[in-house]
Amino acid sequence: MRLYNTMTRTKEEFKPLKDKVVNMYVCGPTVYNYIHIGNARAFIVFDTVRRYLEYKGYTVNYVQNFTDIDDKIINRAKEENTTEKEIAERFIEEYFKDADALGIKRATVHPRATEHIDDIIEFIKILIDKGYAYVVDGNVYFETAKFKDYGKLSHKNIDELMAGARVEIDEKKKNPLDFALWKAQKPGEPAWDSPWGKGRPGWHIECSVMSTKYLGKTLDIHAGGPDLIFPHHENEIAQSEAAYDQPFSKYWMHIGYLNVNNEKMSKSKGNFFTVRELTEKYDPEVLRLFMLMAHYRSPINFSLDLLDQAKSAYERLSNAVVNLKHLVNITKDRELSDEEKDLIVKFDEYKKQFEEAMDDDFNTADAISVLFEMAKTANANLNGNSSKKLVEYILEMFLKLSDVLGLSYKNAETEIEDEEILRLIEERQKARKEKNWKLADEIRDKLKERGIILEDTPEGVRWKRIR
RNA sequence: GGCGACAUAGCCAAGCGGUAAGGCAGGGGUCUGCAAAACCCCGAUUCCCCGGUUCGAAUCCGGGUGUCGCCUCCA
Repeated sequence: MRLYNTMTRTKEEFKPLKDKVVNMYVCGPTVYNYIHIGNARAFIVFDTVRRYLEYKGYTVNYVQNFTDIDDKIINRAKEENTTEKEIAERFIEEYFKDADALGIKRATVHPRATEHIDDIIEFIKILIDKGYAYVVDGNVYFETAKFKDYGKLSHKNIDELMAGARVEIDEKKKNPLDFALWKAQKPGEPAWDSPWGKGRPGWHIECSVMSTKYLGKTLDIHAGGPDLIFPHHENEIAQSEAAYDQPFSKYWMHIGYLNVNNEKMSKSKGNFFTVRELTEKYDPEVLRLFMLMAHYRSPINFSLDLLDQAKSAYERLSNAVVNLKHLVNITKDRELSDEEKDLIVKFDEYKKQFEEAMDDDFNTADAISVLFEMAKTANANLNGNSSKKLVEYILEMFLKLSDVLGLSYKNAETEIEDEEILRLIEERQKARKEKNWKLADEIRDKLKERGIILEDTPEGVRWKRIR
């Protein structure tokens, strides 16, 4: 298995520190608003990485933080005349709603910055003791010039960074590149006690501290959005490696940018979408499929038109599942014919292709194309006379591989328990037998309004739910 | 100024030295009471342009052109 490492800018053979365990840290959201589709891409992609690692038999310790204290949260609390804690709690809850809908599995641990203040303080003490940090008026800064490898992840030259510096001007810093580990309290802001006075942690410090606490001093994979490479991840490396003198992470993974209507997504342009507003109109799995149909490191463009394309594609996959489930219900168990044995071989080959695609730096686009080929082959070769065993084999494989991508086709559920609906379907079948097309069509329309689509096939009526 | 990415059919998008995957949209057909789903057939003599390396290049090298990103809070 190979994956692209931002640090070395090459695809490397993946070998975790411990044989079958992967310690993985993903930078999570700052909880001051609903997550947007840029966030969603990162979380969907790394959730898929995790799922595939688990599929391959690794135990994945997956940690994703919540930044629950920060300027944006403070501002929002002010605007709404409430507390920072309330804002954070609320949007953590909303995060889980969106993440669950998108099929993003819960992390092993979801640590929050404000619950690790003591650990953060201890960590800063180490940095001060080792001479990497200095205190000015209750603020503590990391002295970037002291860390010789500063810039190694983002491949930036520290002198040029300074030369081009549009970096914020802060008289307290020795150097514009230095960054805050601890921020002294400003009037009206929440604060915690520390050896340097009341204040709150800087942004970068929480990830260094919490990743180490839950996963150890050297991670296998550290991942996040592309805009975190510099300065966030660069700063994390500086802090952690300065403190512990060992590599902070073996592999660094970053996704590509997501643009909206060919423009950079930004609030000033007002061109960003939240996950919430999209999932009100689209099946969340459509969004998930959309994100995975391109390679995770490529920049992608988002638009509603493109999402509609993904929706059609998704329906093809989900229809294949409906059709297979229907066949499972109506086929009989019997020995496989020679042709059917050949099909088993063919599907085993598909599975192999899927794995090869994923093994090559998580090429989900290629993996998905295999799913489409599986759907086509199944549709073309299976029918009511097929062996049930065969149909089940294919369905199970299709669902298992889809699950690696986080696609469960929840809405392709074919079970219907509602007595009334079952009765209407019966009634319509009877009407059709009597060639009472008017009544049959009425019932079909009526059920459609209730989200049930009926399809008449040579092997009887088939139904599915739609949103 | 520094660093980097990308340019493949109407749209989206894989492929990264061996002769163009897949999806969407479109056209034609089969099946069907109708509908839906599905299946079959049709599309780039060609991968931004120009050179070069090679038996062979979308894939490697050089040079253009064009888009975009990072260097500032941001996934």
